[in-house]
Amino acid sequence: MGRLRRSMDEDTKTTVENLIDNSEWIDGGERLLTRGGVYEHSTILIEGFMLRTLDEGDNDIKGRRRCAVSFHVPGDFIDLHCFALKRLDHNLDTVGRVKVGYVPHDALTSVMVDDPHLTRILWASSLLDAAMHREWIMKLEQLTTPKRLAHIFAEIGYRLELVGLGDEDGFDTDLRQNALADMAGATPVHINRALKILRTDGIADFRRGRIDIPDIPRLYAYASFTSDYLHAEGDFALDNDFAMDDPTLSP
Amino acid sequence: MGRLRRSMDEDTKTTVENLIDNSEWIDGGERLLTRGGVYEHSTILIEGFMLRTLDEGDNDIKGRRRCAVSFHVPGDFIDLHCFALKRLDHNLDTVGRVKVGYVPHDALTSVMVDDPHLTRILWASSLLDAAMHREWIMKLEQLTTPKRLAHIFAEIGYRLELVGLGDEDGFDTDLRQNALADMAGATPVHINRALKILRTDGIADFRRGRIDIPDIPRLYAYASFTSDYLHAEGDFALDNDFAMDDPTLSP
DNA sequence: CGCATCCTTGAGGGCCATCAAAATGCGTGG
DNA sequence: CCACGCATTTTGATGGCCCTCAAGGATGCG
Repeated sequence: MGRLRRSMDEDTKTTVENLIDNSEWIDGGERLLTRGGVYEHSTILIEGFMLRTLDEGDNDIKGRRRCAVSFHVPGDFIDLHCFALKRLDHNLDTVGRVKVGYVPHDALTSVMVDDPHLTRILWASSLLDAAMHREWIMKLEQLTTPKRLAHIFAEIGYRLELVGLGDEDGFDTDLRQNALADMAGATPVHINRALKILRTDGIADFRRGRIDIPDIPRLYAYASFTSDYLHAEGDFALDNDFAMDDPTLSP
Repeated sequence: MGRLRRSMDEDTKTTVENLIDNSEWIDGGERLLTRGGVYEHSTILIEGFMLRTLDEGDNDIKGRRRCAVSFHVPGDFIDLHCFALKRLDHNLDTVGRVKVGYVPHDALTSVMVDDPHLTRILWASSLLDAAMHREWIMKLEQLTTPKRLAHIFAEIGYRLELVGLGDEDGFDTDLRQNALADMAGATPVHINRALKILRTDGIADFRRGRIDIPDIPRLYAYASFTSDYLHAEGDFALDNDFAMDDPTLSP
């Protein structure tokens, strides 16, 4: 949703914010939502950083490793899934301290009945997850670990920028090399070596709590990062008018 | 959608089928829908097999390789995306001859206004794509090529079974080793060696046009395949009642 | 200032890419 | 029915990326 902000007018933004029932702070390293759970609410990330994860080796006792399939920045509606699909099929883990807001499913149901315009925006929001997954599948197949990391850094920076949390030189983060390993599909040891390469090559400098990026265009080129798949700017952008275009949608 | 059939009652099925405007046959090896396109209709796959693909190296002239991020079997609603997102961010390629049906976006708009129940089902359908992508991200990270192939075979077989096209012993296919390479994120040469391993180990026997699977449970175990993520059966199934449960949804 | 967490480095081995070339199967036309 | 051309499949050799196992160093907190 954060990524959809710019495709909403002010009224719509207010409507969405009014859907939030209550909010709370959660510690870092927690599992906020668990695969298999049935929830009465959906969640919006207000502050902090979260990972959408799957546990590998469902039935194995050992070999239980975590796979991060995507991440979230403030403003993202992180689990519309459990509204439309009923049972959540993945986990949502906090990275560092986080503030979340809860939207009761009742409220979403009302939206579906009364507000096709907003429904379509929410729908689009959930499709963005799929788009990001697709991009990641491609990158997993074609990039080596240093470039995967660079891509992750690029996407984080870009998405923070989209929601007004940008920083020219990089960004602060509660991510650790272990978490990066979960995100890039590599071992922590290998992540460490990959980070060293990025540092040496002047692409990005990751140190506990901070990622410095000296040259953003260079980072993008190195990682083959293009922002198309986020549908925020350019030809693929969802413009504000879009869902309104159709007269039938404003009954 | 094919994968959602079992969560629809007869009326709903009829409603969906009536959305189809016209249909046609398309040759194999064609690109039916192209990334960047804006379409007036969404498409349902009626017969045949299709791949959802991204082209690697967007701007490179050489090194243009295809990445298949998922596949589709008959009954699947293959591009609700371009309804909710306006511009398609990936391609849809045929594998062998295919029959498709077209649903005008006008009709979908009407559904959104008049039929929250069906809207929710369509929404859920589009979330399944994301769920399948997530599973594939995890498998890419944890499985070697032979096991990835086994997983692909398992999912194809399972999904064909779901829509009543199952076959105890395997299935016919127009896939070639090149296409398998696009799907598994490996080179054709390596796919060939991986297939040999599967054949030797008695897991699956792929030969031009046909995949034989002697022992399905063994295939599943080998590939760590569990069908949860398809939300078709078991705890994660979308039951028919689900979207109806909520009184607000039947105005 | 001691402990836990996190990071760093080294050695050896397996999986997979690349380059190169040959064999097999398939459809077409003679 | 055979011959030909093309797509597809198969095999070999070499090298790079990343995993595993193992141990040591840094950082930060109470």
